[in-house]
Amino acid sequence: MDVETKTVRRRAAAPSPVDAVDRKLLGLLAEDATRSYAELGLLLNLSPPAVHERAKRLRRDGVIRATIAALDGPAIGRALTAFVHVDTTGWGKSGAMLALRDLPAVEEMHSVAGDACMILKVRVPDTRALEDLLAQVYAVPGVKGTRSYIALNTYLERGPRP
Amino acid sequence: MDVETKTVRRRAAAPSPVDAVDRKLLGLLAEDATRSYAELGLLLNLSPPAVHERAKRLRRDGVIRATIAALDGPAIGRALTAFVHVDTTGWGKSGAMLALRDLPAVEEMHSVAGDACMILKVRVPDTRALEDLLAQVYAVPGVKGTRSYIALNTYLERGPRP
DNA sequence: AATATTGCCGAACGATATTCGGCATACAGG
DNA sequence: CCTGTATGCCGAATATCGTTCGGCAATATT
Repeated sequence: MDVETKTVRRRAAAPSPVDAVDRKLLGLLAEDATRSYAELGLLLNLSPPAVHERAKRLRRDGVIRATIAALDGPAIGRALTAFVHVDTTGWGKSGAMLALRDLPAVEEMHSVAGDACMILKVRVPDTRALEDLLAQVYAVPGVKGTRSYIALNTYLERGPRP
Repeated sequence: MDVETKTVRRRAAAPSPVDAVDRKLLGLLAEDATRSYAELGLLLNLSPPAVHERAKRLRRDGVIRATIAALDGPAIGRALTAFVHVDTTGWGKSGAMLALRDLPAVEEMHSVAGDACMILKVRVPDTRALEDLLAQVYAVPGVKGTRSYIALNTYLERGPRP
């Protein structure tokens, strides 16, 4: 019974460790997730089903969070990227603050250690729209100030690589 | 001749405008790029080949920059996300600065208007690794200071949505 | 030493991607 | 207003890929 319980627990809860082949696969998929398992197999010296099995496990274990289309900001009417540092009285993480996540212009929200409380990464059509967004940030109770850093140019923008 | 030249130029160079159906498609793909054209067709009231044609055009025109696997930072050994503001003497955009893009820990690099010159978004295993990375930033000629904002928690992290 | 587990592969099957011809609609030019 | 061109859509067909499965080998566990 103990053994069985242990086995059940181990099988259900413990994700497999990520090995070197996994890392290479993850690197390839982080770069381009449209590659076929045949192509990936050639690059990893594995057969397509073997790659498929690994990818399946990496998705199941949450190492691959999602497969998404990365869009071009300007092409979809969001040419202005900015980082907004939000200072709040007290802790800052409130329902109203978290509700800002529902705004399409807000792409990232991090609580930080430092001389700000929250950092938002936002993407809007223009400075007018940034101002409108800031108005919504100021409407959150407890917000006492913001500092905006408008990206003039972007030299790199990608997600994590292993 | 004029007409022909105009036609050739229009066909080759002008990306099609992005219409409302395109925007909906982009939203679906930005959220989950593994959906089949059959599924997308149901959601958009189009046939699979019609969706396929639109997606192909959006990729060709660069509206969809790439299709990528979004990885979980902690799962690949990068549990610490930070934003590093880099102050430089003079303009800041130099070969050495841009070379920081080659570091796997550096995910974003933006030149900004404000009281910093460059903002880097970085992801590293731990504070020790952040320190090592900062050492490499300081090694860039012209860098006179940095301010790091360590993300304590991340409440939202995604790319652009139309 | 025996058994169980894990990972890989070839083959097969199911599902999807992609192409193509035809049709309808909209727009531009005469 | 008429004609021609361009564009987008669809059904059907074809090509390609994803996924499953049984078998095998290596490793780990008992």
